[in-house]
Formats: sequence, C-alpha cells, structure tokens
Amino acid sequence: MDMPEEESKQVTGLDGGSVSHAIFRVARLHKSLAGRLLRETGLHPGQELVLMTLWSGGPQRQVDLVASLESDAPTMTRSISRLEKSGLVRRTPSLTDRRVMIVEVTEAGLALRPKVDRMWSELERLTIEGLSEEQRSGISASLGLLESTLESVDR
Amino acid sequence: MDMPEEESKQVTGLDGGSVSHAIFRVARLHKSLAGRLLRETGLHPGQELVLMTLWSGGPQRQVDLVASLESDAPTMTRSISRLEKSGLVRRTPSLTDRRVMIVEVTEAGLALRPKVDRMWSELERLTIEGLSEEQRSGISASLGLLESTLESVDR
DNA sequence: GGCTTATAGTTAGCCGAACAACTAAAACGC
DNA sequence: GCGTTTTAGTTGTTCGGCTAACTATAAGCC
Repeated sequence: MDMPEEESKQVTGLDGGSVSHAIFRVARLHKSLAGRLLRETGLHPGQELVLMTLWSGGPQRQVDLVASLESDAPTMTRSISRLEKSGLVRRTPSLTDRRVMIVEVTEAGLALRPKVDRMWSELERLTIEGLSEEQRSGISASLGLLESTLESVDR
Repeated sequence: MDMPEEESKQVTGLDGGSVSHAIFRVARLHKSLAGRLLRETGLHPGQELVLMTLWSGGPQRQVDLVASLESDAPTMTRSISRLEKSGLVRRTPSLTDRRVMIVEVTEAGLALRPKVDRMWSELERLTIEGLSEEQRSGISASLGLLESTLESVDR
C-alpha cells in the first residue's frame, strides 16, 4: 500500500474541507447564476461563449472554436447546430479545404451582443460583489494557480 | 448605439481576464480530471459524491441527499436510478412516510469505497500539486469567498 | 503515383444539470 | 372532518461534456 493514512481526514465526509469539493460547489453556483442571467437572451450556458468568440474572432473554423473554448469537437458540432437552427450562426463550407466548415455569426447573432455583454458584466459583478480589491486579486491569483496546476496534469 | 466602449475590455475577448471565465476553465479541467480518475471505478463524475454521502451518512431519504449535495430532485432521482441499476444502491419505501424512499448502499456499493477514497485523494493531490502551503490556504480562502458571495446572490 | 497517417467534422450514446409539469401523500388550518 | 398547502419523488425535454466509432479529405512519406 502506498497511501499515507494520516492526511486523508476530510476525504469522505463531504464537509467542505477539500479544494476539490469547493471547486465543485463554486462551479455549480456560478453556472447556475450564469444560466439564470442568460435566460432573457434565450441562450443556454456555453452558447454565449461561442458567440463571444465569433464576435471577437470573426468567421472561423469549428476546430478554432474548439481550441479557443477548450471544448471538444462533438460538443461544438451540436452546439453550433443549435445556434444555426435558431438562426444566430451560419455554416459555410471552406473553398480551400473541403473538410472544414467556416462558422460566422448572422445579423440576429450580432444583435444579441449588447445583451450578452451586459449579462456577462452582471455575472462578473455578482461574482465578486462585496469583495475588497485585495480579495479579488487573491481570487484571480488562486484561480490562475489552480488552472496551471490542472493543465500541467493534463499533459 | 447604446454600447459603452470603454468598460468592455476583457468582456468579449475571452482572454482570461475575468474571474467568471477562470472559474469556468478551472471547473472544466477539474471535472475532466475527476472523470478520468473515476474511470477505473466505472462511475461517472457526480455518482461518487452520492456514494460518499451514503457511506458517511448511512441510509437516508433522497431529499437528504439532495440537500447534502446541493443538487436537485430530478437529477437525484435519475442518478440513483442508475446507481440502482448497476447494483450499487438499494431503494426501499419508508414505512412511516409513504412519500419517501430510503436509499442505502449495497455490498457492491460499499466495495467501491477504497477505490473511490483513493481516487479522491489522488484528485485532491493533483489539484494542489506543487503549491506552497501559503498558496493552498489562499486558494481555500478564495473559493470560500466565491462560494459565499455566489450563495448570497442566490437568495 | 500510391500508401499511410493526421486532421475536420459528424453521429450515437452515455452522463449530470436545469426547468416544467405532474402524482401522491403528509401537514396544516379552520 | 375537510379543504388547502407543502413536501417527496417521478417523468419529459433541452442543454453541455465526454467517449467511441465513423466518413471524408488533406498531408506526409517512400
């Protein structure tokens, strides 16, 4: 057995002592809040990220969207299909590479931008509401640390 | 046009400047890591939390599980149905309240405990790997702050 | 050229998360 | 007692995330 005994105290209790559980709870709360704020736009959480990427990055391949959002191909295919069905996005085959589809935002998609920008600002505001500047920078630093740690595990 | 220009700097760029995006990315990485570690147990992310709650809390009502995990009733119903179908959990009607179902872990479910405990320790280890004690406590504090902020928004 | 490998995208199936609508039973209030 | 409200649980639907399997095309290699 290669498991140290004396450091696994709060592992099974779900008592909130572990960073993993905390990440889990924060993520759930945050996503739920995003979903509520997003309702007035008719979008579902995640779709706004696709649109935001298209707004700032212009027409691009699906694989570029996947890379930007660190998503995966099947999820992107379906997400874009739904955005296309709601008329927010258009898919046209590339002329130079017959494997790729170029995704671009439609008029209707562009029209959603002010609402989504406002929603996103509101989300950010509510997320860090009532915290001091020091606390906020501590949070940013912490999340950055977690992200790079988790990313290095991936590779 | 009613869009303020000068305050939407990192709003549309997805450049990682916002806490919200950081939460999003950390959560995705973390959940994906949990999923990979969990594969050898045959469980899906989330199911291990139900089992852990049952291990530490004993047989209980579904609504208690919902409360412990801050989940919701429909998700719990389906999650438990799947655990039941895989024989890890048993559901018996309460004798005192005919609305409630008592959920308890089976032998097979209990047998998973060492593996899940090990996986959870590993997840926690990988999550905070290479960080100093100071950084870790900063992270715990930050996540706690985010959680209480987001919780207060909910109510 | 022709064979192999890598890349772009799709489809199907599993899962959890969220919302709405529903059934059944308990608790409450008069 | 009886009607109203609350609570426990289920079902249906839509969504994102993930894996696996697949098609089609491009790129690399000999």
